[in-house]
Amino acid sequence: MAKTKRRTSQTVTILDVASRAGVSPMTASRVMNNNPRVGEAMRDRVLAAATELNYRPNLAGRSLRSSNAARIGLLYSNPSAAYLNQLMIGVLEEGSLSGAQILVEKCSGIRSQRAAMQRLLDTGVDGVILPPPLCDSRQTKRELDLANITVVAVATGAPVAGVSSVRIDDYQGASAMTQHLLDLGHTAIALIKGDPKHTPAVLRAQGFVDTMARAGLTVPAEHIVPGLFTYRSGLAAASTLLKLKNRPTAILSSNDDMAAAVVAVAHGMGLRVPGDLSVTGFDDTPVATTIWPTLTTIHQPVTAMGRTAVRLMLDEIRCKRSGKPKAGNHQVMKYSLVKRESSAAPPRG
Amino acid sequence: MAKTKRRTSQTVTILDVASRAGVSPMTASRVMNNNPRVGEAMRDRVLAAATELNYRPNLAGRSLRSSNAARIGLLYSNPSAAYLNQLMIGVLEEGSLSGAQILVEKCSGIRSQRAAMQRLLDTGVDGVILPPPLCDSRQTKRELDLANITVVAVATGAPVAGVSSVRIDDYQGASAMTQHLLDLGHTAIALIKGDPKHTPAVLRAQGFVDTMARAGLTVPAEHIVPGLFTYRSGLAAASTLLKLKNRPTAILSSNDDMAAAVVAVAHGMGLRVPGDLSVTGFDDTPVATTIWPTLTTIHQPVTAMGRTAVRLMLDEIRCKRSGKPKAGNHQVMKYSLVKRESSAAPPRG
DNA sequence: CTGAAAGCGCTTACAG
DNA sequence: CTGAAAGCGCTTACAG
Repeated sequence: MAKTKRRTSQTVTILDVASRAGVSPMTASRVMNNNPRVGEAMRDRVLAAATELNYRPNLAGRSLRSSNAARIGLLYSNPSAAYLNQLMIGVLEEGSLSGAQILVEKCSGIRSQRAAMQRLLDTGVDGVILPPPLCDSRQTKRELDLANITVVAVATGAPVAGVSSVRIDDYQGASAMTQHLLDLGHTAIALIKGDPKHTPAVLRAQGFVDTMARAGLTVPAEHIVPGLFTYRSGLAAASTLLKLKNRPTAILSSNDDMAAAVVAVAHGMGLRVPGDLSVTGFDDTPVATTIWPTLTTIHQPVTAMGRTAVRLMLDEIRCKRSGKPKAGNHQVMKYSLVKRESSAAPPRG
Repeated sequence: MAKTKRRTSQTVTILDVASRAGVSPMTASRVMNNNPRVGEAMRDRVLAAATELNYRPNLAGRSLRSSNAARIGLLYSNPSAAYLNQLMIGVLEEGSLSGAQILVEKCSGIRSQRAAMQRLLDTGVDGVILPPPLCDSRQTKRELDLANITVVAVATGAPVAGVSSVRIDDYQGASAMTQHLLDLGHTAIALIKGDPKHTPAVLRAQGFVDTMARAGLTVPAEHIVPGLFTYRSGLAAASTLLKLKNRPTAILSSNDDMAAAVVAVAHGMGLRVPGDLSVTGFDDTPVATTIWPTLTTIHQPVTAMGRTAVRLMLDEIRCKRSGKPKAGNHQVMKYSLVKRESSAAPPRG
């Protein structure tokens, strides 16, 4: 049993770290903030000291001094609750770390959107983070621009030059998943598309189509069916596909919710997953590990993307305040293909 | 369209309030903190000035000076990702509002639990929030006690006198849901129990049993089946129940994940939900609104519970610091029964 | 690339 | 009951 160290509590400050490392507090501060203008040797020494002392920056001190005290709105419309929750955690965590205040507003129709936006403006937000599908609404962006509010788009498939964004490469992700199924030996692979109004849906579909073509396979038209990213639309799409005479041996769904629906329909028809049918998702939301079999899917680092969105926002607000407006910064995060139980080799026969 | 107010933002400090009221900053501070040792006249003057200027105390400044700057750990083991996400949002929100720092640690086995706890202790946390099932682990509580760390239990079914807790009334919730099904006309209602190691699971089962008894109905033994709160266990339980000769017309699941599994199995057997079978969940996690039909369930205000847990924690830490330890405070939050698509009158026949 | 000084907004501890 | 001084932990702005 590890022995319990005596509590040191609030005692370890950046001064302690600095003196232990034999540098000035400023240098220690710079290291803690990843300021690139610090020599390697010093950086290492400070980092070591911080680790040994188990230093945690006091957020109050930090945010009091740096006028990071920005207000950031998160405006969302109708995304999946699970996706939004993950995003919000990242946004809130980074907000608290950087001393930024986060204001969350929901809107549904266009009327309610205006009201929500107004509430945000009245609070004096400096910027607004826009998750999908709002990130692709020209109208929303225009209104925010008019009010001189900085915008960061999350998971847009169509990044705009002047507006910072954080996203994954949806095209590559879909391509990787298609290749995974090809590698398993599948040739009859079907696609359930996502809501065509969401730009990432289009990229995912394209990634699939191109990868199949590159493998020299022709996808019959009836193997590509529409979907809306909802479970219910997945139910309909799966019924259509699984009733086909030339039934696919694998279905690539454009998100997890629809993949979960495919599994349900397959089971309903007495098909085993993955024995008779491989099913894959996209996003790696909680449902992917909730259902059985668990879903092979593309992990999208949603929480990390939330954190990054806040950081991008803070950068831009800082620039704007100091009078040097910045062209948008576009971060592409890494996705990963997570192999779980729902994909396997096609049935023999 | 409402016009956009000009930002006033962070500019109003307690010095502004003080000078406007013609008093020292100290007096203004005392008024803002409800210090009773301030004359009426002064108090009113300060309050008026604060209102006119729309003064909002800067939390960073406050918590930097007063060592309210608490550190709160959130230690979790293997809960549903969706549940934990919701809880974390509440914890993070309240943490940022009150200037408390939140540290999240995950553990799985007993070994990793020790390591996670040690990390928390090393950081000097003042308290640890324990969601289920850790909230019921005597062992965990004992170790935390030894280190003199304050504990707040979330969603425990067995609150302990000295330890603050926030929860809903699981017994009443299950009872209300049972009554809902009775009111719809069901008499053959089955129960899928939750993990017996989780105390709320026991209360939910009891609420069901007692309510059925009160309605004068005898539940056959085979209508009460075990579950583990996981989707997979729900799959098994549903198969068992739906193959019964005396098949129930409604199944009350002890959480949403298992209810989702019941729906999947029912559909697999060609049963319509709710036409042939009513299914209800518990917790109102995102899956309840993801699947089709959407689930009638008991809404547990998980995010609000996270917020409350932080507030309780802060109260206790403050008391402890000022030398007057406080007996545990037990908050029971309101649940609500959300009627959606998965429950209806039993089939005629 | 590094550091000495000053100060963010508030409240503690002391003095009247 | 009220106030002048000092300082919480950190980083900005300036100087080298």
